[in-house]
Amino acid sequence: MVRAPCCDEATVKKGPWTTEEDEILKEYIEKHGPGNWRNLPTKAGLNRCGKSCRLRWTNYLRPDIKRGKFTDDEERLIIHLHSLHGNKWSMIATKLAGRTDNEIKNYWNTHIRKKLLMMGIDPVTHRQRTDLDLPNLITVTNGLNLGNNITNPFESALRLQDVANLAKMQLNNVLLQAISQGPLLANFDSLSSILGINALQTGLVSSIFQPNFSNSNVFSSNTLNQGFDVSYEDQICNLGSDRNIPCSTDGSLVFNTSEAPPLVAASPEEMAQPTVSLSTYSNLSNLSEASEQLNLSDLVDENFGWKDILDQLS
DNA sequence: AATCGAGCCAACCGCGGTTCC
DNA sequence: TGGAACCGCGGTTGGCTCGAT
Repeated sequence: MVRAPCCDEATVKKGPWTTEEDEILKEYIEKHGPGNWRNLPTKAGLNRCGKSCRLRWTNYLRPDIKRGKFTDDEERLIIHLHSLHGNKWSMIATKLAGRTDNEIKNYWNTHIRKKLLMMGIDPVTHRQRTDLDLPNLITVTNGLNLGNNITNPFESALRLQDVANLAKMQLNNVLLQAISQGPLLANFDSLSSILGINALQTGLVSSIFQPNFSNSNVFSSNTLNQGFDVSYEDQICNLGSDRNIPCSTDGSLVFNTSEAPPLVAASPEEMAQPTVSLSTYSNLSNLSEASEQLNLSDLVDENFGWKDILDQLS
């Protein structure tokens, strides 16, 4: 069955609404209510499609619509709700008073999505990505190092230390992936002692190599966040990722080794982005080179120990 | 001053679900 | 009960703005 067009496309007006049209529509709805949207244009004296009238009213003219920039709280809420409901914009909009689904959708696509990508978080799965965009990170880092004027607001928002920390986390992922794929099992003890400076890494390595590792090994956020200024807590709790990992009332994050932060590939949608796959960095000389390019030794604190790890693995 | 490109967002399109007759 | 009409949603488009060159 072919659906009949909702209005005569040849004669009906399209495009931006004029203030006169807005006034007519507003006045009519305030007086009579929307009723049947299809009949509304005729009754109101508008040469518009009913669908267009409905959209104009719900997205712009409705009196309860809030205007202006999204607040940080609203942004956090959107991220949280998106992690729960996905692209169900109308559902998300019901939780944000005065915001329309269209407005939220636009804000997500133009702001939040990019922000998450720059943080190495997949905006579809809300998880840390493993297919790293190190070249982009290098660009950002170098730009900041050179004191260039960064015009991208998100780049400028990323302080130098943040970039270093993001790099650290991403290198962590690369290392752990390399470890899990390589013939390094025999060296696990020495690796573990090296990685021991970082409970997160130890926990992950333990999970990788010891499937039966006790679930009762619980790390507190204080331990977990050693070496990270940008904490997983921030990523998981504050950014609203929903992984069923409990955040205790005092704000500390608790998860056990069987629930170590999952390392996930980018979702298919994000794979379309020009990123570099993990395999690019699977051999250690490339990884070392990437690390050198990032000038991490100048950026990160000495306790991180990534250089030791690389030396040991080489 | 002109041109170009990126970012943004209002508006449109097409589809699926629901309601009505 | 089934088909037509209607509504609402999510994805996409197109035009405007603004900064860079």
